[in-house]
Amino acid sequence: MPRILVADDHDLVRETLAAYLEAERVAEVRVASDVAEALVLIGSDGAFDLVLVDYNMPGMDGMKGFARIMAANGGKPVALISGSMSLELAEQALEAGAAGFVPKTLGSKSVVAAVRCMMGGEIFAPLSLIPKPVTPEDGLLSPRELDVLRGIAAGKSNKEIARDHNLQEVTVKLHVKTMSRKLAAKNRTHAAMIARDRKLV
Amino acid sequence: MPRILVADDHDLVRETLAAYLEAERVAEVRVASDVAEALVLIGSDGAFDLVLVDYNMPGMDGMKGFARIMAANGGKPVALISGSMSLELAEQALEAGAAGFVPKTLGSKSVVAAVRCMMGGEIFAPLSLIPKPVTPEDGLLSPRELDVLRGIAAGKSNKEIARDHNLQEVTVKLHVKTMSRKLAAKNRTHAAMIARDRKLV
DNA sequence: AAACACCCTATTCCGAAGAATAGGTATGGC
DNA sequence: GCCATACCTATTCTTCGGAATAGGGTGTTT
Repeated sequence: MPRILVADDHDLVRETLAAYLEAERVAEVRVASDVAEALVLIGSDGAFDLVLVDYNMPGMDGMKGFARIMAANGGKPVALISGSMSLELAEQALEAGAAGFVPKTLGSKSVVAAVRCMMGGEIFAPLSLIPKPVTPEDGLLSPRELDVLRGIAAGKSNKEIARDHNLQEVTVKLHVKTMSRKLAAKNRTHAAMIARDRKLV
Repeated sequence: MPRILVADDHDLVRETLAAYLEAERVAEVRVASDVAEALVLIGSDGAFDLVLVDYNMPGMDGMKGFARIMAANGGKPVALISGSMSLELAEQALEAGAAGFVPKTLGSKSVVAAVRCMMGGEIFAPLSLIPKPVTPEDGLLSPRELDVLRGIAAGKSNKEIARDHNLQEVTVKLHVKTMSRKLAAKNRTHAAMIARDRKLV
């Protein structure tokens, strides 16, 4: 029987989740209500097969506490739980090497699936977090402006861009200016960064 | 009982996977051996709760065929299967809106977990694909050069960067030049893009 | 036909970026 | 003390980027 540690300072969440996971015979569950307690348990009981860590919990200090728990649990999976369904937070967690991101809005059956998933050594993230894979803006930039933007993002000079598309350098400059205005960029470099953020390169 | 479509041109893989999923009572399984056949099945039987699509299959044409299947299956999850464990391919698939990426190297129990995961509406990707979350280079750029680089990435001018760090503009220029050389960038914009690629901003 | 959006060119101008060279200051290691 | 590294400054010069203004050319929409 695998072993899970649930670390959350909300008694209700913690206990009901633990009870549910044990009732479903998913795993043996231990609990902690803050980062320090979790670290002690890991120290005494050894690495868990999965650790669920709440983001809003004493000792977390952003992702710092999470990183500490990750380190303490050896290579075994540690996932982040959060009350809010924030894409930012999820990315941050996965960036930090989390085994997954579990919003509390998830149904109990989904949570079980998620836990099974992660104990199997896979990463888990709710699909509903990725609702906008494509560029929301389309038609903002004209085709030529996009050409120029791509050139800029590739680090090319106006002259090079002009050559590549059979244009005059002045024309490129025109597109750079109007396009930068549309993106609210201060200059070409800024425009390139914005473009990358919005994935329209 | 949920319905799954397995599309793979390898008879062995297709049949054993289908048999296994049915034996485990995970879902009812139908099979196809190319993109056209898969599309016909989706058309006649309606959208499946999950479609598993092999990357190396007649009619795929890179991700084109995958996109077609995604469109045909309504909003329901479609995942990519591949013989190789390529990070690139996985990213490409998830970028395209896939529900997951399943390498064939995965054990049968893991595949079942993955399928359950994805039918629950979650994304699935093997953890082993993300082995290098941190920046491999450290110490390449001096602290000052990093300051300057961050300023550039924020779209600031040399003058602004100089003001922000109590430097002379010439000094900033120096750092820009040496730093660009280290990154093999043609100019500041290029440097900013490279910096973002390597996540050292 | 008039209006509109996108595209291309021209000219001028100034400020910013980039390159080259030269030298001054700390620091830490041997 | 010597060396290496990073840091900062100075001067000069060329090129590039960016702003302003003034055109002319498409095609589509109304």
